[in-house]
Amino acid sequence: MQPRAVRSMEEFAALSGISRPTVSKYFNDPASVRPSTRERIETALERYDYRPNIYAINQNRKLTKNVGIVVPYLADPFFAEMARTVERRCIEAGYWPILFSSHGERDTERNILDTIARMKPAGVLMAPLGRASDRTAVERFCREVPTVVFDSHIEGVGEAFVGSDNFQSVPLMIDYLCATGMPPCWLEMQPVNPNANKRRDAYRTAMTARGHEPRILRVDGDDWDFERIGYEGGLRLLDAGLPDTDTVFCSNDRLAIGFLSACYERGLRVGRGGDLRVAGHDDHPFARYTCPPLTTVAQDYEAISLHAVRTLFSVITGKGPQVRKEILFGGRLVERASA
Amino acid sequence: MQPRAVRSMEEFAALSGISRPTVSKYFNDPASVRPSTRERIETALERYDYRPNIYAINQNRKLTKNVGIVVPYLADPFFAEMARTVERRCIEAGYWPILFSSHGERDTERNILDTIARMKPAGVLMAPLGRASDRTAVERFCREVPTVVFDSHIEGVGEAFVGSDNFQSVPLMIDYLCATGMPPCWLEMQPVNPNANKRRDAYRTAMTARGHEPRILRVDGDDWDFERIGYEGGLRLLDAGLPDTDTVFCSNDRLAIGFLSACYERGLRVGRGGDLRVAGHDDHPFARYTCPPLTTVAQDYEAISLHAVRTLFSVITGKGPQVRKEILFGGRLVERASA
DNA sequence: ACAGGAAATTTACGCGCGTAAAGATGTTTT
DNA sequence: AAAACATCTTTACGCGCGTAAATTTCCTGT
Repeated sequence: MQPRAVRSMEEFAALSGISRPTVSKYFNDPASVRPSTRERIETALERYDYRPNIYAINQNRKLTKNVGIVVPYLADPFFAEMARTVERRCIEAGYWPILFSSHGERDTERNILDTIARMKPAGVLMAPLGRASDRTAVERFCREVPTVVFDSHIEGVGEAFVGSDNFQSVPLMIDYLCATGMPPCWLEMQPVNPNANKRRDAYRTAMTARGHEPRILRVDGDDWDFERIGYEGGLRLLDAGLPDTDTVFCSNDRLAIGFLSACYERGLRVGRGGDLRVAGHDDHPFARYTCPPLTTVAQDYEAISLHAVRTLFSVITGKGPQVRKEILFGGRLVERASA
Repeated sequence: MQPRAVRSMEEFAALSGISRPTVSKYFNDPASVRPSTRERIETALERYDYRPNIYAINQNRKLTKNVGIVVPYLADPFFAEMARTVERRCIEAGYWPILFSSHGERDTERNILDTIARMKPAGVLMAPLGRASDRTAVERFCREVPTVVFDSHIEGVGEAFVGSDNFQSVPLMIDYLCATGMPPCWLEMQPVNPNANKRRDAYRTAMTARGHEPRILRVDGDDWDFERIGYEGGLRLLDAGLPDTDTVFCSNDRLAIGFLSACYERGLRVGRGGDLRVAGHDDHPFARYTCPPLTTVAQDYEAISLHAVRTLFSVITGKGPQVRKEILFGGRLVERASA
């Protein structure tokens, strides 16, 4: 026989023999009431299973405990992993994460920001679409809501940016590839975000600095179906013939996965000692299971998510950076069979 | 010069020259007010950019326009795709979808249901963890909130179940494999949900009915890192030697992707005319980019998501099924190079 | 032009909780 | 023991909106 549901704090306070304001105080911070009082409340809590109404709570706060999490494309396991990690950290910190995916669409991202703004969130962790983002809308949003931007940089926007140092990771791979074989050409798609541009620039600079001719191959496609872009573009490239190198450095792992598929279809053996070598960037969750397993530069997921969350919380609690900060993490070479 | 922010419906009503109850009526259904009134409100809306406070709105509804979406593991692109499709349909229907991932964890799923219940949602679309689900908690939840269960069945729970017909899809693949080569053995992991069990049973039944000896191979692993399970288990199996067949039917595509990686590592050529054939199940978004591309049975994502959403809305609006319904969709054979 | 119904306005209450102020208890200090 | 402080109770208001009831204004058809 379950005790009947308790519908309000008033009712619950009466049942537990404590005044409502004190109960309210307890729910905002259990440690703020006397231990004996706390115990009485928690005993009653077990008996009656009452929870404060979230809408009533948030209506009377200028700021809620909500934290918005926005990623550009959730069907990309990289962002799914990111979201998962970040979500957990928020919950541990006593916040209420709410996850959104822009699905690669400008309008969707804009609507999400609109929606989040209405929720009076304590803060937001946002990985923007990049090129497709409505810069004005994002800027306006970031002026209203404390936002930490990650993965894809938008100049001057948000309280801080946390991401990868492409100018470290790309040369890292180039050095490896040059040391173990021919200098790589660069395979990219139409850049969806600044990372793509930075990586290409890093490639060009590093190659030039090492006395090699940079060779940049561009394949078509401007949506988030990277594998397909790499596959279809890869077929065309292979049929037209690569420039004079047997090594292809793809601007990201998903593109590389598609390209590997194209290589397979054309009967090319990929890997050291094979017909050509292929490398990627990011250490995508599935990169270790491609055939051959993909040599790549691992982004430091853990560090990025940890610092993004920490920075946001320090901003929220007021201890945060008054001046905008940019935190970059280096990559780690992951040597597998593909290059 | 932006006009100052409007903070309440009271204020907005005054600015637009309409009474507050009428404005309230408008926001609940713009078509419920006279066209001339509607126009005046919308003109004012453009000038002042007012939006009703979501917390105040929901506090005064017994039921909100929120729709909870729960998936067991968002880092699986299958569920990410599912979530995306379902999300869009909810928005189009004027609802407010809120996405949750159980991350493969029993406690997380339970907490999510708890959270959702507090939000007074109009309904919920839920793909349960399966074996790891707290059946009692899910049952209790479904008694309180109209829920359509999809992908993974829980007997008797929810207003309806929408999923795949494993007893159609598995024999479909078996017939194809038998017609083009040797009868397949069955590669499975420890079942995380009923689908896995049904597929194995379907395999056994169909093989027996066709006069073939069913051969079931089980690999270790009880988390959601299916690729790793398929890879590591696959290595062990290959080293121990497969039973007398060259054809492996994997219980899902992610497992198959891992197994393909194991085959590659052992130097086995996969595909028709190769050392062995590998088939999967689901038509995972990345299945077409494996090497070789994976022959599989496609789940009808579109049909499942469409029917799940439709069923939920018909239940919400009261036109729905009073008796619990189970809707199953057949699979479609996707013939690629791996088998 | 007038009746009759549709739609808008006015007025009022309630939702469940945050929060402030004043006073009453309880606990610790010297 | 009394003083000094921490904590609780009582009382009361406000948040922004849904919604009901009674009244007034508007639109339509004759």
